[in-house]
Amino acid sequence: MSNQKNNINENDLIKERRKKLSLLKDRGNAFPNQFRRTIYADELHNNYDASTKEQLEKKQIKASVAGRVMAKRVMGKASFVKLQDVSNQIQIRFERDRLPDGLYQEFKKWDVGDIIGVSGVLFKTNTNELTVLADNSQLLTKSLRPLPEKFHGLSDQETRYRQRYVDLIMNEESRLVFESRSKIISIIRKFMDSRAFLEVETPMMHSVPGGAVARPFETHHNTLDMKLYLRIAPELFLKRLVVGGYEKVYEINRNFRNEGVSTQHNPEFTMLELYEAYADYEDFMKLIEDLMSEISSEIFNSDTIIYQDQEINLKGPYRRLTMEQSIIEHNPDIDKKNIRDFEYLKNYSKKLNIKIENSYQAGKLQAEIFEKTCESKLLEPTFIYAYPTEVSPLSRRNDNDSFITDRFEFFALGRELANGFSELNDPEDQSQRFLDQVEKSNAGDDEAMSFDHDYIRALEYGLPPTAGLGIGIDRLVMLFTNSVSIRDVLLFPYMRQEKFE
RNA sequence: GGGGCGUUAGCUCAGAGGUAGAGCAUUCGGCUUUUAACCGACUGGUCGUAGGUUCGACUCCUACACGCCCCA
Repeated sequence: MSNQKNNINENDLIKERRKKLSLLKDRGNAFPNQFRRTIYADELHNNYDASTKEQLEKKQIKASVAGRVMAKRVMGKASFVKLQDVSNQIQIRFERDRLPDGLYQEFKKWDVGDIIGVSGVLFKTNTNELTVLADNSQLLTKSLRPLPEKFHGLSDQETRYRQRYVDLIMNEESRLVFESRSKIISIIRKFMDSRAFLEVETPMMHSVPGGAVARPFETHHNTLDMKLYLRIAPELFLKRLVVGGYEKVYEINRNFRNEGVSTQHNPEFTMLELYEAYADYEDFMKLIEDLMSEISSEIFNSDTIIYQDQEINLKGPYRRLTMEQSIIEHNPDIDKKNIRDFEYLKNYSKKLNIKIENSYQAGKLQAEIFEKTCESKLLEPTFIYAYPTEVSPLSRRNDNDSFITDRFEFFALGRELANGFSELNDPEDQSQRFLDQVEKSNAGDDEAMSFDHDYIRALEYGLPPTAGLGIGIDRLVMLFTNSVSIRDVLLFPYMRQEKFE
């Protein structure tokens, strides 16, 4: 957006409205808070849309409604107004001779965008639209800034993100997305609670960042004079709780990762993380299948959803492939026998223009090749499992093959939506993995994990065999709301600071 | 980080090396069943910012800011 548009200097439209507000203030309280509604627009439509003009005429049903003026059509001594409340819009009719003396003249000065309260009687217009015929009305909040144009509304992306309040006033689709988001989260809570998971909250500020491979945001505690990190994941704390005996826990909360911003990434994003003792990663693949169909049937009453013209069937079981199988499937020219050979993978990666760091070993190269050649092709819901140990520092090693772990990621639409694994509960193995991470860190990998001594101590008390899972809520909501950008499912997505002059 | 596109009135958008356009909104007038109400009159701009080229730049060039999309 231009600086000109950003400029909050007042234009004539605002000056005009400020003048009106000033007159209101001269006459008393310009922001009264005594008006009480009796009914919402939505209820009026549900209850009376089906009534005939004559029925309403006979019944003389009274209604008091409140909301924002979205349209104003003055026709001399009578007018129509579209009032919008949280539930819907309802039409109001003002007639000069029906209103208290002088009120109609007053009403004519009210603007689109103002918030008003209206009391009146229901009737149907000649075109059969349910309308409140006003007996009285009051301006409750004067709006100083003009709303976007009534027909095209607000379409500028930047303004929609920066001034979400205007977007929410103008765009019903936008309101519906955030209502769906709220509903999805509440379905998830219900789902978890019904399975006897305990919802917990763990620290957002960590002195040792951990639980994921990512760069953290740093902050500083003044009185303690110490460095703190915004959490990149709650994982290590949640597993401490499993050590403590809470065998099923979950948390829905924000994570912060100091990475790029894109249609798929926001610096802060919402994750569901859950842990269950005496379960393994296969149990959680099943849990995802159950959760996905639960959400889609609650919201769409169906197992299939449409995302950007693409039909997606969420009915499980989903396809399962090991990472190596997936690489082979999407790289027909790769030599299967050498799929764990470092030199071979290194050469193969070079052909794919993968940037190879010194710290990379065969497992990391596999993960890079997978990401580059497979991920975007996983459109149907798919589980990729058997992740290399090298890239899974918190996962339990596979019993028969120590190169890989009992870990999976869940993909749909070519995007990672969830990550789950059987947890590593051998404190000595975990300690060694932390040391490997520290080595990577020393070799220059700024995403590598730190050594978390207290976490090792917790494991030494004994973590029961446990499965863990993280689901990215924003991406999940994108899937169910047909949103292309993560910004469309975040009320206030990250934006560079706006300049005010 | 790299590339492409964009930024003109409050909003939605045209336009173009020779003094800036429309619709809606605003303001004023008319109109008692409208639906993007309608009819008439008026008003509104440092064309994102800063430099440069030019007799002349909103238009061409460069840099920067912000945004969108793609790639890493």
